[in-house]
Amino acid sequence: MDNHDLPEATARERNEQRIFEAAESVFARHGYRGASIQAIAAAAGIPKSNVLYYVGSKRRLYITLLERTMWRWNAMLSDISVDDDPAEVLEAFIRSKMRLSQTHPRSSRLFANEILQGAPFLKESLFGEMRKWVEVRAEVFRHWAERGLMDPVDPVWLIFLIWSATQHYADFETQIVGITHREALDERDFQSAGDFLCQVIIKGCGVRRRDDAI
Amino acid sequence: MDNHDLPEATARERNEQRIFEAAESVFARHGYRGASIQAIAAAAGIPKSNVLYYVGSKRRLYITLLERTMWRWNAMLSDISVDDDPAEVLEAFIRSKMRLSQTHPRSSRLFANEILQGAPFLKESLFGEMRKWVEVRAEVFRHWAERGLMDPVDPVWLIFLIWSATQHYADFETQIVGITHREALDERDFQSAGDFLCQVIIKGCGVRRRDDAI
DNA sequence: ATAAATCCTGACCGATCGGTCAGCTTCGTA
DNA sequence: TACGAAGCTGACCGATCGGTCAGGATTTAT
Repeated sequence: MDNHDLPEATARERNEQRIFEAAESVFARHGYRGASIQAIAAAAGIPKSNVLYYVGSKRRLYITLLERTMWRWNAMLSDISVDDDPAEVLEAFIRSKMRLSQTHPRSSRLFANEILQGAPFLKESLFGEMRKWVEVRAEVFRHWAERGLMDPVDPVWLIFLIWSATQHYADFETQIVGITHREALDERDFQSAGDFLCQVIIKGCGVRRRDDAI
Repeated sequence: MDNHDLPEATARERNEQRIFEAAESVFARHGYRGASIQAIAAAAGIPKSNVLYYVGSKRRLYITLLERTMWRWNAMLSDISVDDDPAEVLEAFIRSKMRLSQTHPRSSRLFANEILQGAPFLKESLFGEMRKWVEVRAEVFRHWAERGLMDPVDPVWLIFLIWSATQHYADFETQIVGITHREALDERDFQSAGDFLCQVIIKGCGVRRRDDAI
C-alpha cells in the first residue's frame, strides 16, 4: 500500500475526485435527504454501484465532504494578534471569506444546507473547533475596542455579520443573479462587493485606518 | 359556498393550518426533495391520505407555502420616499427584517432552501416582483447619496447586506446557538443584534443622523 | 328524516430509495 | 505468463416515495 505520489492519478484517486465534485453539487442543491446516490452517480458519469464501491455509503460520503469544507474554513485567518492593525485584519478577513464564496460556492451551500437541517452531522465540530475559532478572534476584537482602535461593538455579532454578508454571495447567488439581470457573478462583481463590504463594515465599526487621509 | 367568517374554524381551515405549519417545518429543514408527505403528516398528527386530500399534491403544498412567504416579505418597507430620513428608513428596514427573522424563522429557512436548490419554483417571481422591489428602494438610496445624505455606496449591495445580515439570525440560528453556548435566541439577543446592525450599517454608509450629538 | 356534500382513511400502485452481492474484467507484480 | 488484488457492474433486496381510490363516517341543507 505504498503511495508513490506519482503524477498519474490512480483509478481510485481519479474516480473519488469525480465523485466528490458531483456529490458536492448534488448535496449543496438538495441537502442530505434530498440528494440521491443515483443523481450523484449520473453527475459523475459513473454507475451507482461503482460510487458505493468507492465511498461506502451516502452517510460517509456526506461526512467526508463536510469535513473537507470545515478544514478549508478553519484555515482562514489562522494567525491573528492584538498587535495587528484592525483595519488590515478586518479587510483580510472579509477578502478571504469573499474569495471562498467565489472559489468554493458549492462548499458554502453544502454547509448552509447542513445548518438549515439543524446541523445533525457536525454538532460536535460546531461546539468544538468553531467555537474556539470565534472566541479567539472575538477576544482580539475586544482588546482593540478597549484600546480605542475601534468602537465597542459586540465582537461576536461582528463575526456573524462578516460571515453572513460574504457567504450570501455564494449561498444566495441564484437570487442575486436573478434580481440584478446578471447571467452569473464574475470577478468584477466579487471585487466591487468586497470593496463595498470592507468600506461599510470597517467604517461602521469606527476603525481607524492609517491611510485615512486621501 | 358562502363564507360566514364564523369564529369557529371549519374542519378545512383547522386542518389546513395544522398541515401548513407542519409542512413549513419539514420543508425548511429538509428542502423540497428531502421532505416527505409522511413526515409532514406525522408532524401534523394527521394520516397521510388526509394531508393529500386537503393539499392535492406535494408540489402544490410547497408552492402555497412559498407564495405565503413571498407575500409576507413583499409587504415590508412598502412606503418609501426620497423625502424620508435615510437613518430612519434604514433602521426601519433592518428592524422589520430582524423581526421577520425572529417571528418567522421557518419561513426564512424555507425560502433559503428554495434559493439553494436554484429557485426552480419561483424564478418568475424573483425576476418579477422582487426585482422591482429592489429597483425602487435602490433608486431612493441613490438619490440620498447624490444629495450627500449618505456615502455613494452601491445601493443594491447595501440591500443584499441588510438581507443577509438579518436573515442570518433565522437561517443560521443553529450555528449561532451552538457557537455562543445559548439554548435558543431570545428577545434580548434579537434586540442587541438589531442594535449592532443598525449602528454599524448606518454609520458605515456615512448616513447623517439627526440625533448625532450625544 | 333524508339526500347531498364534505370529511376521512386503509389498502394499494409503480417508481425510486440506499445498499448488497456474485461474478466479471483489468491491473500490478513476480 | 501466471496469479492475487483491485476495479467494476447488473441484478436484486426491503423500505419508502408521491399519489390514487373505493368506500365508510360525519356534517349540512332542505
